[in-house]
Amino acid sequence: MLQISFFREQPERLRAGLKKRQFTAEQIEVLLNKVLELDDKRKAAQLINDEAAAEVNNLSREVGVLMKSGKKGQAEALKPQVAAAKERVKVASAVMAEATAALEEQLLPLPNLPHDLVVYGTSADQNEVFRPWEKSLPKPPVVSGMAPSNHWDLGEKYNLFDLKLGVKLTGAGFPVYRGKGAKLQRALINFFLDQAQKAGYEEVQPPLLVNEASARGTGQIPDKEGQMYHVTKDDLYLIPTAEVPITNIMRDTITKEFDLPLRMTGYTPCFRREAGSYGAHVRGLNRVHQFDKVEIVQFVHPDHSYKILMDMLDHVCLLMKKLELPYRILRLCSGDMGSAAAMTYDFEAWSGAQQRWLEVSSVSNFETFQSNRMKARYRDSHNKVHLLHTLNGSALALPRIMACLLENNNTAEGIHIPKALHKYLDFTVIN
RNA sequence: GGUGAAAUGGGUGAGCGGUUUAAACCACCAGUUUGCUAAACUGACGUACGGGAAACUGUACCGAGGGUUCGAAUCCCUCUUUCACCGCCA
Repeated sequence: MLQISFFREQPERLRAGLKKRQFTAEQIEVLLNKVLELDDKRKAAQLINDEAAAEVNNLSREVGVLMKSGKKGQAEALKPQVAAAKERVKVASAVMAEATAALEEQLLPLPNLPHDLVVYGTSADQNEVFRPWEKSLPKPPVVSGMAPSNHWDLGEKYNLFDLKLGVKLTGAGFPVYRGKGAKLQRALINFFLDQAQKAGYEEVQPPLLVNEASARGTGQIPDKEGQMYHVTKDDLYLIPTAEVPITNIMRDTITKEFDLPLRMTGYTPCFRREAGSYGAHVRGLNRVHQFDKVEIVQFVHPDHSYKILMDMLDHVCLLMKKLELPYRILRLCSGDMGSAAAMTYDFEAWSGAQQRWLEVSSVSNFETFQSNRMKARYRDSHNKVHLLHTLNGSALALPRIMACLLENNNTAEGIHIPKALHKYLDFTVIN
């Protein structure tokens, strides 16, 4: 959620940011006026409320003193005054609550303001290539006498995962990994967690279901509510990413500046309804309802968040290099970026058989958007409390990594496993 | 799931209708003293939203939400959570 202080103190920044988010100039002015008006209304009501409440307190104290000294008549005489003041409190506090609610209604749906470096855009086509892949890309594997092998063919051939079986057990988009496929998944998870630990992240195992407050804290509600599986009987949500429970660890807490940055990593399955997405690009493991991911999360001082964003990028680069996958990095344009983010870099790995880039990681700086919702704060050396910045990134999401590994390393003798994973497996080739 | 007890500031913990303006201790922070460390002493020490140039100050918050009362941390109701015991269970 955007801070109200932005509206008062940085209207130009707000205008520029919302413009990038496809707001018209008129919409922005209406919004700005509305927010300031509601904020003024709230403040005016609070002034009346506080004053009247102070009177109630003072008179009540007086009544107490009079009662004690036996002047019951005088005490009784004060009561109508108290009642009148209470009535004023009632009216003012109702106005206050109304204005506060209306203000939240205005602010809650607003997206974060994109960073200055984020270019304007309305679709994924306008994302910038931040770092291209400069070497040659793997061609579709041509194994003599065989058609080019997509990962879904390879998965079936080597019994690595079974989509049809998943349909029987659950439904479309719930793959069953088997044999070497299951082992490869486990190896990747361990590899990612070990790398994150080496980079200074504390490993956590969060719950896979979260309450509404947590979903709201990171911005899934109200923005992406339809994206989550909702367990209505207990009013809980299956997490779409470990970002949700891990980031909410810091909800309603005040950290010491000295302890920043906090780095946490966690492996979890992720559940996404992916409502309305069907078609050629979602075949195989390209898009599924349940997948595994290792997430990295940082809570940082606002002055360092963009430097740390680059550190997180470097971390993901290292993973891609160790997995020997061709990749490129995009900086998302304002239209493709999630509404909570101020800046997002996507990593795409090259799929040799599909001959296209697949998104395998998304690394974002949310600045104070999430921390403002969550009240995640730090105390500086002068004992002042400030919102901290939150960042997170996939490091990495497994299914598309698996797809690229299978497709790119497929040869006549089988699929070669990159060296980095050897110590996690009891095989080096899938054949 | 059943029964009982509890929930107070960063922590421990007193208060159970009106000088509580939430005691005290610990921790943290600043200062003094001191070869160093430690200790001792002094002071400051919650959050949110207002007012004020500032010093300062108002209101709200004692798990959450209602209620009683001139006045609620304190009494009543509902809910949540935690602990203990029982039941069930990987």
